[in-house]
Amino acid sequence: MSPRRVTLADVAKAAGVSRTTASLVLSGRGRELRISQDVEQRVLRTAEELQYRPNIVSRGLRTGTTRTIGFVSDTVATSRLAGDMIKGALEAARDRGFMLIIGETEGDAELERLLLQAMHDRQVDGLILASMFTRTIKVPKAVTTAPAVLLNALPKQPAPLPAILPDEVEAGRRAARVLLDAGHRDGIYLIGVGPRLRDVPAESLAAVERLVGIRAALGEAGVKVAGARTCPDWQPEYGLSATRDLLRTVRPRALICFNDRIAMGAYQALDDFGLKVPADVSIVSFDDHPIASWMRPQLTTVALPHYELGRKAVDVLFGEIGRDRSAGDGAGEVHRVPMPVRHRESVAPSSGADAGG
Amino acid sequence: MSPRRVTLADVAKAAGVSRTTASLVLSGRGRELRISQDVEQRVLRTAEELQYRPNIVSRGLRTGTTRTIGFVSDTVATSRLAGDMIKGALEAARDRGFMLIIGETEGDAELERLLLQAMHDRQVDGLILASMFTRTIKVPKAVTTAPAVLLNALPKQPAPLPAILPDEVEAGRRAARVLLDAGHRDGIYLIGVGPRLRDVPAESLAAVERLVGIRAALGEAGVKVAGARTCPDWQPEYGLSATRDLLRTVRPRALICFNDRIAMGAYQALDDFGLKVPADVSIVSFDDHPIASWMRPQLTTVALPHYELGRKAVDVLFGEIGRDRSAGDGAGEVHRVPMPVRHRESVAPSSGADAGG
DNA sequence: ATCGGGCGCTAACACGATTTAGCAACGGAG
DNA sequence: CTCCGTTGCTAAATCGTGTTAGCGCCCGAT
Repeated sequence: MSPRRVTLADVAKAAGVSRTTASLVLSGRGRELRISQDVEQRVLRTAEELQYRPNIVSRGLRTGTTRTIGFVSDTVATSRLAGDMIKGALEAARDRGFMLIIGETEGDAELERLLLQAMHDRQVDGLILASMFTRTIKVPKAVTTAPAVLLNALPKQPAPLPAILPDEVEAGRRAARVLLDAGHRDGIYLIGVGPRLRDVPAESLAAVERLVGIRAALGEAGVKVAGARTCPDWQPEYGLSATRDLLRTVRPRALICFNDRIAMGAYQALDDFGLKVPADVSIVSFDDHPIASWMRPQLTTVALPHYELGRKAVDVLFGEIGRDRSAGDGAGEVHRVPMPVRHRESVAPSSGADAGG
Repeated sequence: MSPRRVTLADVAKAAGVSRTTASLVLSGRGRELRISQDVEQRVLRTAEELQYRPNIVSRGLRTGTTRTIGFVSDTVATSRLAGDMIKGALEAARDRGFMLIIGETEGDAELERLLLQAMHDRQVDGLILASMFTRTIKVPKAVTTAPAVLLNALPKQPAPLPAILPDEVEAGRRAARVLLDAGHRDGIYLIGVGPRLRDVPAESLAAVERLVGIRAALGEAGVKVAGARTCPDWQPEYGLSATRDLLRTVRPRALICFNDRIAMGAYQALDDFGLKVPADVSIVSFDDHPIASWMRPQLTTVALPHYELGRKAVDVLFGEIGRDRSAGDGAGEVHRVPMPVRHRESVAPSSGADAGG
């Protein structure tokens, strides 16, 4: 049925040279090893005519490199995060002629072991260990077999692995600054965590870092958080109940919601109380989930740079592949990717005192 | 640094047999080829002790099979669809010891060519060509090199490729039946397409099939669609404007929205007009997008079975890999995956006449 | 005439598995 | 004693590429 693949031997034969010569020419080492212009041209032309493509499997056997990297995540299905992150990784890899083998562990250590084994069996040139929400993970022993980076995660025990993470602290500062720039100084409440640094979900790095950034930026402006409501889980229903709870006692001027799903619940609660966004209450949030631009008014939010995270992971991984890892310098480096603000419609200038200083 | 991989030769040497014998035993052909119990046990035990794992790259060179399948989609980032589809494919593949190499074309034919080439270079055992929204696609010539299936797509020109699609016609029937079962017979409007069969977006298979199903089920119950509003794109903003437009002239009792994003817009429009879901207007929709369960009231919708689609694609692909493709029987078969109804809160019994027959 | 050396290319091995062909030993039949 | 068939294993080829070592030729120098 399908015609047999054309191989290096075919090209060599057709060009009237040895396999060695053909190989040298096609790997670009012809000049270096004194192959004549004449022969070089003939081989190149023949390869072109026959549409020769080197067999990567064979090359992999010989050289040990398969031009393939493994992307292992806890789950690829939850949230849209995975998609953009994979897309970024995919494109960065493609730029270098690499492909991605993907797998998901669902948080199961045994599954993870099998998966890493399967990737090792296929001789991947590097590994990306990704988490779908920012957190610390236990690095499996098996990853020492190939260069590896952590994506959206930090190692639980200190490990010589680079990590790529969104810059959540700066994101917190930016969210706060959006409100400050609009003149808000009073009645700023948090929905999701806080107000104290210990009032955050245990596993979530993002929560504590965002909070740190928010408090820093507000503090520098001499502004204090008026109050906060925590959410057991960052889902719309809890954003709704937390905001309702808040509205029973106070009238906030601005809310910083710790993610967009919470903000969605907050919108519903405000609507219940007859309050308008942003006229009565300004809202700024985090993540830039797709719903953020579907909500009315459209939500101003600090975006998780999923695509850039994926790209960066691949870039760092290639640095790692090239590096002599026994040297160990700069091994556990943490790379922070900036989170951009998406200015939309949910923030209005403070109607109160424009009292600047 | 990392200790060299243990190879078949190592096992053979340690067990005091030839590589051939070790290979035969480990591939389970020992009995068949008269290897003694004694030797067989020794080899198995040695392999176990040394933690031998066959190198798939090497095996791939010899046998031509890499236990890897290629998943090519137009895009993996848009919508959550990709995630669950890939997840389903991933798990079905893993059940058979296969891994997925993924790539995306972004609708670019040249990119697609390069991608298929790259997968061919890596000797994938099969290909899944996936589309992120149901449509007809031009099947690239290159796919004839390996067994392939279409996922969420039909071939534009007749091609001997199996296709896996959601059962949209039946989904349309189910959506209609949800309303009929609740007693609705009058004031049923469509948002997104229709009312005529030609009032649908050109590229979208789902639109026309859903409409066919809706009309069939309603027709069988002797019910007619009261009216419809089309949307240029199935996004919340168009759902909003279409529904507003509708509400300016009539008071519907029920809406069938052609997807959840449109339904989100419809919710907003109904809210603007002071109408309550489901007390005043029942709504049923399609897709089961994550937002469907975040909306208030939660949206009743007919779900796209992404996970099952992914699984099914892999199952069919393995059938294809096993089959003698030169036979050509059952080549272009179309597999339909049922779309389940997610009963939630947006449909209420018709407050009008309970007049059944 | 002989030797050394640069030039241009190739023979041969290696990678790690699978698979074909066949070898050595043994026992029984003639 | 010879021949043949069976048993139990192994040598060697193979897949397609990369890489090392080296071969033959020609030219110039001695």
